[in-house]
Amino acid sequence: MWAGVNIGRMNARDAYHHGDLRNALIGAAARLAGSGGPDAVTIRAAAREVGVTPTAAYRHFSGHEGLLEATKEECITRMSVAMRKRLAALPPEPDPVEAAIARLEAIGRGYVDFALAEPGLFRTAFCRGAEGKNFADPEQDHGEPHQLLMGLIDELVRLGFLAEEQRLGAEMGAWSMVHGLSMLLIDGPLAGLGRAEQAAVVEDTITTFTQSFWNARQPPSQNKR
Amino acid sequence: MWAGVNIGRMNARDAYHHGDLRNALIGAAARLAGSGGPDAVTIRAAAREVGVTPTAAYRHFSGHEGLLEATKEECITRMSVAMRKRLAALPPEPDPVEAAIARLEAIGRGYVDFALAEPGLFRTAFCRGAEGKNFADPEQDHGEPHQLLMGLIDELVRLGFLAEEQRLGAEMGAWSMVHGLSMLLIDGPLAGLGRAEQAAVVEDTITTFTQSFWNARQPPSQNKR
DNA sequence: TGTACATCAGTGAACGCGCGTTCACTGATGTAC
DNA sequence: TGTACATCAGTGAACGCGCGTTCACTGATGTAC
Repeated sequence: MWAGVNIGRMNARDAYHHGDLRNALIGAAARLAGSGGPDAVTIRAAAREVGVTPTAAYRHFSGHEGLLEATKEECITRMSVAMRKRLAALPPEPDPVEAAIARLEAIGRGYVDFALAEPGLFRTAFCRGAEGKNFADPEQDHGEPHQLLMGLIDELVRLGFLAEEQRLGAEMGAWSMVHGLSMLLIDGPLAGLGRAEQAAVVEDTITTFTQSFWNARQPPSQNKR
Repeated sequence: MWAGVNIGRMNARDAYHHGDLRNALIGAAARLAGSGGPDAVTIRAAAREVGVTPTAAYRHFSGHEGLLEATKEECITRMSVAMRKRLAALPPEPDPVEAAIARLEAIGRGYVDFALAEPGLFRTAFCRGAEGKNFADPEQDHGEPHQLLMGLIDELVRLGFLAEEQRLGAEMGAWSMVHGLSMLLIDGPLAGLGRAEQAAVVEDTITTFTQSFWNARQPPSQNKR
C-alpha cells in the first residue's frame, strides 16, 4: 500500500507521508483527463481524488503546468502501449516489405482506435503545452508513438521501398492522416456519427492511405501492386 | 455607426441601444478567439471588449454556449473565405482533371495556411461543440470548407478520375491529412519548428498527398498505378 | 540501543481572480391614437 | 403633429463557483551520536 498505483481514495492515515503521492496524483490526473479532457486536469481535482490537500501537490509539481505536463506524458505512454499491443498481435509475415507496411497500418489503426476509445486521454496527450518547449531540438523526441512511426519509415527506406527524399512526406503524411482522422472523429464534425459509421470511415481512410503507400513505391522492378 | 462591425470600444452613449450588439459581440469574440483560442471566448470578455455589461449579451445569446457556437460559425466562415481566395488566385488550366486536382491542392494549402496564420480561430472553429449536435444528420452540413472539398471530389468522380467507391476514402483522406497537419503544426509536436521548417513540412506533405491522388487514379487505360 | 533533532511531507485557512448567471431596475425607442 | 404608453435593450449589483497559489503550521520520519 505504500508504493505503486493507488486505487480510489486513501484515508487520512495513509495519506500522510503517502509514499508515492507524485504517481498517485498523475494517476488521478489521468483519470480526470480520461473523463474530462485536459481542462479537467486541475491541481485541486487531482488532490481531491487522491484525498489530499491541494497544497500537498506543490511538493511534487512546480504548479498546475507541471502536473499537466506530467499527465500529458502519461497519456502518451498509454497511447504507445496500446499501439504496441497492435504490433504484437500481428500475424507473422515473411516478406519484409509486406511486414513493414502491415506494421505501419497497425500502428495507424492503433492510433485512431486509441483516440476513439480514450478521447480524453488523446486530447490531453496533444493539448497545447508550455510555450517555451522547443520540439525542433533534435535531442527532444516527439514522443513514443512518433518513434514507432519513424522506425517503420526508416525500415521502408532501408528496404529500398521508399526513396530518401520520400521520407519526410511519408512520415508527415502518415502522421497527419491518422491524427486528423482522430481529431475529426472525436471533436470535429464527425463526432456525431454512430459507431458503425465511424468504423467505416476509419476503414476506408486507412485502407486508402495504405494503398497510397503501395502506389508511392519506388520505381523498382515489376508490376507494382 | 449604427450597424456593421464595430472597431474598438464604444462610448456609453453609443453602447446604449447599440443597434448591432449581436454582431459586435461575435466580432469581439472572434478577436478573443484569435488571440486566445476558444477558452478565451467568454461572455464577460466579449462584453468588456464591446463596452457593454455582461448581462446585455443575454439579450442576444442563450448563454455562453450560444456565444461560442456563433463564434465557431464565424471562424469557419473566415476560414472558407481564405480558402476561396486561394481558388480565385489559381491560374487557368484547360484540362478539367488537372484543374480539379489543382483546386484540391489549393484548398488544402488554404486550409493549412489558415491554421498557421490564425491558430486561435482555427482551434475555435474545430473546438468541441455542444454535446447534442448531430452532424450525421444529412440535413446539417459540416461547414463550408467541407463543402468545397466535397464539390471537388464530386467533380473528380464525374470526370471519371475517381471511382464511386473511392469517394469516401479520398474525401476523408484529404480532410484528415490537412486537418492533422494543421493540428500537429500549431498545437502538437511540430509547433516548435521555425517558419521555414514548417513550410518545408507543409510543402512535402501536400505534394506527397497530391501525388497520391494521381497514383490512385482509376484503372482507365494504360499502366495502372 | 536509545534519544535529540533536522528534515520531509503533509494540513488548514485564506487570498484574489474571472467566470456564468440572475435579479430588479431604467433609459431609449417606436407606435397607436 | 403631439403625446401616452408598451416594449425593447440596456444597467448595476450581487450570487456562488472552482480555480491557482501562498502562508504559517505540524505530524511523521530518519539519522547522528
